[in-house]
Amino acid sequence: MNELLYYDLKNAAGITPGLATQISRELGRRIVSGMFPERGLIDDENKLCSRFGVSKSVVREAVKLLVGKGLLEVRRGSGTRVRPRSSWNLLDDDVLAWHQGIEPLPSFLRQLMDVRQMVEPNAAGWAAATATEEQIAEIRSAQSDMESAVSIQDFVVADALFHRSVLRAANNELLIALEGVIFSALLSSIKVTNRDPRENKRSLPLHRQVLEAIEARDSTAATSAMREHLADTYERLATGLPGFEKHSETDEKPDMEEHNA
Amino acid sequence: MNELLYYDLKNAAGITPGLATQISRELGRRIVSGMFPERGLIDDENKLCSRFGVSKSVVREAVKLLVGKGLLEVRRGSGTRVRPRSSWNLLDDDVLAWHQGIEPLPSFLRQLMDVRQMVEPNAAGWAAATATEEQIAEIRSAQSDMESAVSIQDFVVADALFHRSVLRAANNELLIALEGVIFSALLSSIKVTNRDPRENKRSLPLHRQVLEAIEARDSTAATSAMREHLADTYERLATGLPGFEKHSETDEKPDMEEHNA
DNA sequence: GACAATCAAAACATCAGATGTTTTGGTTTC
DNA sequence: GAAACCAAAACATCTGATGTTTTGATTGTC
Repeated sequence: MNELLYYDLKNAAGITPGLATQISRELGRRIVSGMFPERGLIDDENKLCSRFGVSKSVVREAVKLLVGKGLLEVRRGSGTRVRPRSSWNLLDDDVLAWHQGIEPLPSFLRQLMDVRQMVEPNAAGWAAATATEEQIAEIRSAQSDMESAVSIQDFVVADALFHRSVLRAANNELLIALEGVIFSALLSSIKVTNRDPRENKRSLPLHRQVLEAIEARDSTAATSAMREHLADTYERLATGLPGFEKHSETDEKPDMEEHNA
Repeated sequence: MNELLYYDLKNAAGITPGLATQISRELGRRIVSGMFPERGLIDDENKLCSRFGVSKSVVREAVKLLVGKGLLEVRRGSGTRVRPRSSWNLLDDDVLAWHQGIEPLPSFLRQLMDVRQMVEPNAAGWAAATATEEQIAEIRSAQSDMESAVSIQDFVVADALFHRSVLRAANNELLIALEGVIFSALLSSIKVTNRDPRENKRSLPLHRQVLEAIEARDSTAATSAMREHLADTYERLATGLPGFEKHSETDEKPDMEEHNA
């Protein structure tokens, strides 16, 4: 149940959500888990009211939240139906969080990793070029937390904060919206590869390299250090998770160069 | 008023939105345009009701839509306030659309272009590797529409559909959520550079190269063709729009290599 | 029997008003 | 001056009524 951890990473504030939010989460989890057939109708408002024991306004609000995330489509007179997965707003924080509730799908995790490999080396390069001293200090602090972490959970959290602080240091407002992809990929990955705490420590030198390159304001080095780190993660996933690798293309181990160079 | 064009590109269906959606758009436009001070309170529910002449349920729904996009924060007892721009969900389609209503900010357009340069070369490479024949046909069709377009608007629409079809052909569910960035950048760019129809035609050979590389299943060529195309666009924006270029770094023309190679 | 017009039921949209809960800030009290 | 208290403001939830749209069955005609 890493969903809670995901919310922790995003919110910071431990506020109690209203009824509508609670119910939209419950419904959202079920939809993401594939409990409803694509394009199938869900219960009508009255049924949902009695099922969850809340009033119509609350149900309507919950449904509207899911409409906003592309999971539902509501047509007056006809009913409310589940939209096909291709219409989901997969970058939405809640949608990503709800994916944490189910067994990680190898193909989805690969797509997450592909996006990370696309985004993070660039972000590291831009961070080296534009980060403020304050932002670099934040990266340094996260890196230090990784070094001193003892439990796996502490390590993952520090890892996530490291990558988030690099992303933020790139000083591109749009990039920040992609931090959920990183969290989601990290939390899913941990289930696959990092059951052994000693395995974690293997990535420490690579993180250190990224930090040092950014401190040295060396864009090129930061980019390739981050790329190397992610390639390592990618490789560990490929060996630990059947079905992770690309289905098409050559049979040999995929060469990262073809993605970015 | 490219906002409508943006919605055209996204929706396809010309459905009439409900009252709540209409009001959330009205409020959203005002917030994005900077009409409200950051962290300032907006009118309470009753005031909004009388101002827009709708019932409380509608206003509440509209506000909740904006909360979902990160533009508003509502605290019971206290009121509803505008969140700082750094909390906005800038990848949201509506938020991007509302940016079309205002004069394009050079720095924001540059961030959009940076993301395009990060995303699209990779997408083109993946498309060359994994696209189905059907997907390639879609790209070809969009390219052909660009060749035959006469009005500027037709050209921009075909251009947008070209890039969208490449993005989709990459067969990564998460990438699709980024098509709004491309649309937004394209529609803003056109205001800056492409007032002269003959200027448009300049990008045709570059699009053709991308298409040909994908048809030839040549990932590397597709990646660099797309990168070259975007570098050309970037350059035209830099000469046509004061304040577009990065503030930091060296004074010479930015070298794409540092971003992706 | 096929087709078209009609109608009724289902389901969402909107409105109106009542009541509960939380926050905020002023007031009182010691 | 600080802590306790209280009341107003503002959002949260519930309830029930009425309007609109969609869907599908009924019905009537040819």
